[in-house]
Amino acid sequence: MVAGSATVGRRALAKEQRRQQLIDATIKCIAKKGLSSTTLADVAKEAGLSQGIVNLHFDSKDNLLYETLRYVSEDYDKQFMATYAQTSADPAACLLALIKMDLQPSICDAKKLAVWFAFWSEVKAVPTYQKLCAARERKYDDVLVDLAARIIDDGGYEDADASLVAKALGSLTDGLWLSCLVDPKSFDRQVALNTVKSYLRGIFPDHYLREPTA
Amino acid sequence: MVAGSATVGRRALAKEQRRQQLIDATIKCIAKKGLSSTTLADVAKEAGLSQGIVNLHFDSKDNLLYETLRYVSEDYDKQFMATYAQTSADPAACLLALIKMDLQPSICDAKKLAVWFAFWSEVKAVPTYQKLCAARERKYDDVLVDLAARIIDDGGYEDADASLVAKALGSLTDGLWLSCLVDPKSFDRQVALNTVKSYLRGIFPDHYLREPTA
DNA sequence: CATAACTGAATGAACAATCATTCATTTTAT
DNA sequence: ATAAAATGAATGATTGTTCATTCAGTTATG
Repeated sequence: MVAGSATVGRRALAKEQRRQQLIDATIKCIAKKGLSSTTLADVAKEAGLSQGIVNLHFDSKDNLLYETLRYVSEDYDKQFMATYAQTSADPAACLLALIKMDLQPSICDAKKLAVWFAFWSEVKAVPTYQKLCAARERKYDDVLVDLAARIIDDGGYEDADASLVAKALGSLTDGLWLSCLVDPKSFDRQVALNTVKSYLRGIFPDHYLREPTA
Repeated sequence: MVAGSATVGRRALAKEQRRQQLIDATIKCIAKKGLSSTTLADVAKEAGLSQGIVNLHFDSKDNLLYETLRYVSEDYDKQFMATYAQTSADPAACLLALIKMDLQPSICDAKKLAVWFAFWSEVKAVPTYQKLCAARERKYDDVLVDLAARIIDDGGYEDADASLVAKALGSLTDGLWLSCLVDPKSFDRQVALNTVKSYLRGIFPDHYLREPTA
């Protein structure tokens, strides 16, 4: 095979890039065939590479799957932290920005969600999944609690509990992810966003009342 | 039948009971080992029966899994409809009762949730799962919309949207299920219930303000 | 009542297919 | 030329499925 431009993705990719290529292929396979029917042959084929390639780069299938979970987790974290960094000065704006982020196609699309749900479903069976997922859960809850507390303090919302608000917001977006995964046809990002906004308006009226319908 | 107490579970069980026994074993296996590592040998062993038993009663593994999904779905539906029937006269009480039900151990326990998440994660891969899950989603959303509309009408909550409230409540409980599954140690049913209650108080104050902390 | 014939549920060994993993060989890059 | 990366055929383990056989419970027969 000559003139490498036609064969981009077959060779000459740095080790880390190849690993990433295989993780991407794994995500596609899990979304397309489900975790329980995803084989290493599927992953290799999806990546356009050969049978033994996964064991070469990840040693084992278990390891590939764990690294895939780590990747989607870090991918989410990067977006979360970037959004947070840009808006954290204003807690109300920050909360809304984080929720908008959660509903963006870069995070909330059926392909990636199928991966999340697959790993969540195995949390009881695979302790390493459990540790990673539980740590995530707590980290983001902590951030939301802090934001909610600052808003409550700022607005004097005396009968609001920051911890409960944080749990509600976190659960709300997780639940919206489920409807995006299960019934993508009738899932509407704008409606989903309005669902959360209506909650925010109800609990923090002074901070979220009558926003421009952006 | 001669005092079959010594041989309970080996013979003399009606066909439907045996199928149910195998479905129960399947649920246990999925919770314990994950869907992707659950084999028919596992299911048979969990049921205390022999290798070929699943094919005898369900023809194939695929069929067993689909029937398992159908069972957990109908099991939920029975509880949902029973709760609804008992409380539907008072929409506010009904809404709260349905949410309490969603958080009860008979529905919200890590074992059953692992099964739900496993099937949800394969919705994109298995059209029959998708159809069943999407239909469920829509059915319960319809009920919640109706209840919310009646409460809005009753209380004159002009700036509340029944459809958004319904989506929020449905997503909220789904999201709480995730935290129950992923981090059962720090999951607290009372806190979960208060999370939803605080939302209801915020949006329907006249109907949910200052309930006794039951 | 006793027992022989019958029914169909259950067994578990055997089979064929699938799959993760290995590795000798080939290809590519330096 | 050397080293690293990738290949793909081979391998052994796992797993869904099949089926001849066993066994419990029922019915028919003497």
